[in-house]
Amino acid sequence: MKKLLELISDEVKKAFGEVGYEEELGKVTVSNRPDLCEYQCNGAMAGAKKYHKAPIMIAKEVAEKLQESAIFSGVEAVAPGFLNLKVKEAFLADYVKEMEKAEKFGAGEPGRGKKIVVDYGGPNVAKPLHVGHLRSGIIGESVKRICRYAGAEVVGDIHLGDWGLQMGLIIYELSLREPGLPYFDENFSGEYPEEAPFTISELEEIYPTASGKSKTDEAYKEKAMEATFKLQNGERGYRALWNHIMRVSVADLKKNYDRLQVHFELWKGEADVQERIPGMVEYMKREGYAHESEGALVVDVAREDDTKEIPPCMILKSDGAALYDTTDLATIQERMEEIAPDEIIYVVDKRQELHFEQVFRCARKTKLVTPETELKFLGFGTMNGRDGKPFKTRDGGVMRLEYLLEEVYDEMYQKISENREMPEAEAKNTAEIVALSAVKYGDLSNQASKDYVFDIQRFTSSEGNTGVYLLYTMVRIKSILNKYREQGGSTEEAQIAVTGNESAKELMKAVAGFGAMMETAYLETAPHKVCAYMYDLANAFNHFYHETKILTQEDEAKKGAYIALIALTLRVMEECISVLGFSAPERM
RNA sequence: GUGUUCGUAGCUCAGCUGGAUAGAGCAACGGCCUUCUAAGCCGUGGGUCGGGGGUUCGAAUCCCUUCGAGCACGCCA
Repeated sequence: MKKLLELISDEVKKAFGEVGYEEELGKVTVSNRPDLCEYQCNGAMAGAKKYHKAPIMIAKEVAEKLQESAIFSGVEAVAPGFLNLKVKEAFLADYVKEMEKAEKFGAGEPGRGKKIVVDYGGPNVAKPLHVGHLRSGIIGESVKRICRYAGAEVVGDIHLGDWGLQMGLIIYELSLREPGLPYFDENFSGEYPEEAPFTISELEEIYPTASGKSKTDEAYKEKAMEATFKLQNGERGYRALWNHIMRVSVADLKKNYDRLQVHFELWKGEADVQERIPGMVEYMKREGYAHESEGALVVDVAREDDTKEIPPCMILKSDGAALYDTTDLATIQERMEEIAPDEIIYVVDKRQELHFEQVFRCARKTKLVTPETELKFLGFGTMNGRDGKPFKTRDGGVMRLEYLLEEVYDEMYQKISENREMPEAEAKNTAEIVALSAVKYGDLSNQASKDYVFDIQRFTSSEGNTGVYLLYTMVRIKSILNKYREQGGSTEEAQIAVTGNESAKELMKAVAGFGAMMETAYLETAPHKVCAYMYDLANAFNHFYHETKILTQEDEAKKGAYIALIALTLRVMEECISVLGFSAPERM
């Protein structure tokens, strides 16, 4: 199904062609002067130079031609050469009616046939999720869903930080606390216990303690590094402990991500690719990509035309150990072998941009990826507090994600309790749903790449551009539809039609913009476009709602038209929030 | 130091592949509930788009320069 703007553009392009100009000039956009017109075309001005003609003359010729058009109710040429367009309500109604029946509301599938890996989340094992992990999860999940909606085959990979010194620290600290455990007995040859010798909360305490000690105590750090080395070289007891740490930690992570409605298809981590690193390094040496520099093994990735100095990609440290460049490259290699994606999108803190630039260049240079494979870095900005500085707890510490969510939840629960009587269980459930929308929408409505201010008061308010406002709007529609059904109406039979209602027409225009918006959101990997669209749509609905009595409408055809229109509005909004990664309650 | 991102209303943000009078929301002020959820709607005031130059018929948008802020810059991830 064609997008509304395509249909309108086609009509105008045809007119440009018929009066002797290049058709491409007829591209139409949504008006930026809604007081003057609904849609506009600036092609006459763009073509003025080429045809050595005053833009207004061109615009007038085209406008003249368009007078006979079936889709416009008004076409006007305005100085210096704007073409101001108004569409007929019947044209809009037909379009919306078709949209209602179309697959994905006519959004199309620009990603059809593509295979995409979205790398997001990236939490470290044995450490609680904190606010720093929020954005990657939220944005990544939405990007994944947007790509999927566009018809692509998408897998999300959490890419755990599950290797390296942090694991050695935990193991060594544990060996001090409980030296009697069989994992530390080199002569032990039996089966290790099924149960982990720690709980998640113990684990979360052990790591920071160990990390703190290692910073002040050299000998301690040495021991931890030794433990890391042993683990990485397959020491049986350490491997068994590592497995325990992983199980306990992943179970906890799943719980927390579930609450966020963030789900991963793959729970891969750094550890998964360790085995392939020696082979990959060998390959890079053999093919002459890697060379030694200052004792380390590196691959040069700088280019002649660089405006800045790009340091080489470091494959091995001077002590022979791998580092994160190496692991990320090995991960790319693994993905190419196992999934063969057309595109890999990294949803990562933007401070890592240089690192990924190096990795991407290196992957291309060493032919780890095919030339067609797209490697995309989607860097996001910092989440700041109201003071504009990185978000901290009151005492200046790192805020745990679950505490933050709890705070938002409490705020929402209180609001619900003040506003509406509902059973305790429903109130709790609703608060959970609405709180999630507040957090996610607050994040996603900003451009991912920018820093943003996380303000609980603002996000949980139903006033303004918030998730709460959107859900409230949806709940309102649901309520009307329910009443309509109670009164014996059938939402299935209701038909969209011309009503002559100006605000209904505005709502139709908003609804009709869905397809074009989804395409843009996919092509630009931009969840915030979905948010902006939804906000406009909700405004259009609320305006219509206040102008129009729906259920008391006496003209049955009109009433049906209104019902069908708001039912479609709701469905479109549901599609939007699903792509953003949250849901709506039945009432609030 | 080099590079990079950014600077739009008191605050939080859109708009940036050049187009008309730069848009929202919050905050301030004023209206609207005997009628479908007022967690809503309508209205008023508020801006030299950091400064300066340039390109263009036309610049918040492109180029240069300057000021200010953030961030990153081979053996941490």
